[in-house]
Amino acid sequence: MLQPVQVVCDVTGGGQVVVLNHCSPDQIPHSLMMDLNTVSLPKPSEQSCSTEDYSPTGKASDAGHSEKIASTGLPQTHKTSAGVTFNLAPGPYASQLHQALCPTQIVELEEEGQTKGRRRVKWDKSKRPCNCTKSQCLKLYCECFANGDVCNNCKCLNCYNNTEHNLERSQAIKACLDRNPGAFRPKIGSRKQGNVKGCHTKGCNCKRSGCLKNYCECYEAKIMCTSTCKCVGCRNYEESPSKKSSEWDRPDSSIFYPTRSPLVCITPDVVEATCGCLLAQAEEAEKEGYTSAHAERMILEEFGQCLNQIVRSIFKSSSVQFNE
DNA sequence: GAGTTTGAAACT
DNA sequence: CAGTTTCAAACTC
Repeated sequence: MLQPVQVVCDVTGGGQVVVLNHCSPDQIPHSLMMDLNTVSLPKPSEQSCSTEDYSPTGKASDAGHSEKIASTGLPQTHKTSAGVTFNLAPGPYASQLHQALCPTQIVELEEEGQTKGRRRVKWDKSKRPCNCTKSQCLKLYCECFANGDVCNNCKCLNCYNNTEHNLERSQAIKACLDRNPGAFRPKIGSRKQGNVKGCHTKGCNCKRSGCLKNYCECYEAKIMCTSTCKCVGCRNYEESPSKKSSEWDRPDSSIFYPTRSPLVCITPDVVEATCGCLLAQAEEAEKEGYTSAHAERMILEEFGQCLNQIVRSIFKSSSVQFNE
């Protein structure tokens, strides 16, 4: 049973804080709740706002709203029960609450025993100064901006990603969210259930690096490419001769890492074809007036044959003998 | 440190 | 949505 939790969120991205005291689970997406419950958030100050202060629209009322909560006296960082310090989550609008919080990263950082704070766009990099010259640090090219941070001690030129340019910054954030509502979500998703370290939510599109250089977001995140990737000439997979198993530090060798080759075989076309076969069986069973039990058996047998062909295809592509 | 390469983001 | 341009980081020398 999920217990009410406290959610701390910087709704403006400028260090202004709102605290949702003891939100009920139905106020937060389920996936977020699960992670939040594993994170020990600090108690809000006495001045913190209650849930009534939360603006679901996150637009017209935000200016005054933020002003109202600007002086909550809460620290800019928090320390979890595991001793991990993380910044208050970024996020331009209260309506993007679930995007603003980054509990997944926090949990994963705890698991890895890191103390670097919340995610960077580049997964394994600690916070570092940007060097932007043309973007005014108001586009996702800028790592600080992409992480929801304001620039601090950076070497950027003509920077607008700071508290002195809150208006421009807010507009830029809104523009990014308009283009892509998930722009500030983590790129490396959690896949703990599958006992897998993680996967790139969009996949990479590398063409020349073989996904074996830090240009590749998967490689840089120390994860292997999957069928989600659209890379060309990928060598970032388990059996790749170019990739030694010791290349990445792997604290737990029991963790299962996906290989790319088998997954690549299960393309949308294959899935569609499989579904087509199953549907055909169902239609035939219906046409013949078979019982539902008989129909189920037909469909399962068909599925078995499809699976057989897929497995054959996988073994064939990896030049491994397949014994029936 | 300058120049080149790379791929994501932004634009058309 | 595909092709092109822009951009900043990664990389090479």
